[in-house]
Amino acid sequence: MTRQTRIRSAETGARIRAAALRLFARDGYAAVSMRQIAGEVGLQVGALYNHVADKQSLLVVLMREHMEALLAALDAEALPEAPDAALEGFVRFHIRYHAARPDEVFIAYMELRNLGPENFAGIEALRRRYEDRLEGMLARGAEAGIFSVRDARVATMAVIAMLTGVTTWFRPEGRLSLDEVEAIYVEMARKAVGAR
Amino acid sequence: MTRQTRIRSAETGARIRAAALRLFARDGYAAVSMRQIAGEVGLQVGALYNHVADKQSLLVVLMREHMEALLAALDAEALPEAPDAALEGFVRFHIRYHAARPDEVFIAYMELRNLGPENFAGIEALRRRYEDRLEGMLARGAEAGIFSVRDARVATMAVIAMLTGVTTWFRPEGRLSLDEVEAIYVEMARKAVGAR
DNA sequence: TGTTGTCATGAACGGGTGTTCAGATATCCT
DNA sequence: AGGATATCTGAACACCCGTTCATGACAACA
Repeated sequence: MTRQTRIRSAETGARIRAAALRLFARDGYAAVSMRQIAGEVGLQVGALYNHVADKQSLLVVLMREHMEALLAALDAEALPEAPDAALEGFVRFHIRYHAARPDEVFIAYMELRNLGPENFAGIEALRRRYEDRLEGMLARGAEAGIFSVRDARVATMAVIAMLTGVTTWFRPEGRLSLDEVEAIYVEMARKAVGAR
Repeated sequence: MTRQTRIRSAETGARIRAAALRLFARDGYAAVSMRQIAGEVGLQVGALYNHVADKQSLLVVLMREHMEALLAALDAEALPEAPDAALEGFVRFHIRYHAARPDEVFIAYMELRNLGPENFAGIEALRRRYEDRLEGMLARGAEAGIFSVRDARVATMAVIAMLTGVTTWFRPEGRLSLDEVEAIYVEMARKAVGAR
């Protein structure tokens, strides 16, 4: 196995994943065929299997990559310690990150049922780790008397659902800029958790 | 066409729709075959086409039935005029109605992309009518100085996304009763729109 | 009792599915 | 130049898809 072919192989694999991501997001995992993906990359079907174990693992890889990149990006934000400032940072980060990656978000939320039980559990665990970051902020804020939440877990799910919903209607060329949307949601999220 | 056969036919059609609803919700529209649906009802495939034009119209009928029932149920609530009381009523209604119909909700939100353009537009129009009910409450409340929302449309989308999210985690046998969940969300929604 | 109309069967249609694999091809190292 | 290795092609495998239709069963009315 030579270095050059390794590189070329890695690039082909990336192009396959990129094509699959776009097609899965547009038509849904079940509706996309391996032949379609191969055609998009300019290959015959059989060649896909030099880079991917099977169709399902292609989906799993896309989901896992997304969730791990999401967690890494959140950590890279280095949000402030103060709960209210951390909440604002989280809201802005979540909206910005998700709005910039509609395909990944769509797949990660909609195609979970096409995963086998073990793959499902793995992705769910990553999602739970992400949710726990917000839950920690809300719990600390509540303890410090800065927030007023009856149930930190429920508040977490409510805020994340609210924020993720932005991806269903936001369009960059729309009436509001992303900055404006962020600002509106920061205000709503802060008020929802009773930030003073 | 005799009365008896009419009745039997209507019942068979209803059983087909019920089976399709359950299977679509569990496995996704694209992953469910007409043969599976027929098997669930105890028929051969061909017999389905005595009751349904084709697979897509089966999906459309399920979605349209759901959205129209949702609108009718909201109207039947006869919510108060006062914006804050109306909002509380809306929140409780939305959570209760959606939590009771997880399959319909799942399909109506996830399978939109399997609709042709004209069917899609029809379902979207129904959804918009539902959203407009809430938007009207928020706009009136803001005008009256009871709510504080920067953008009634965005606030509507945020509140609905927050509420609908409940269906992704709520379980009747879980830690919280539906009543408790409703109460938590009423409080969060009211605070989010700045209800005084 | 015979006629009419509804509904189900079972088979067929043309085509698409994910996956495998022998053989051809291209690339790199010696 | 020659051998090794990674990658691609093209065909095949066994199976499933949505939809149609001739045939037949059965129930209701005249």
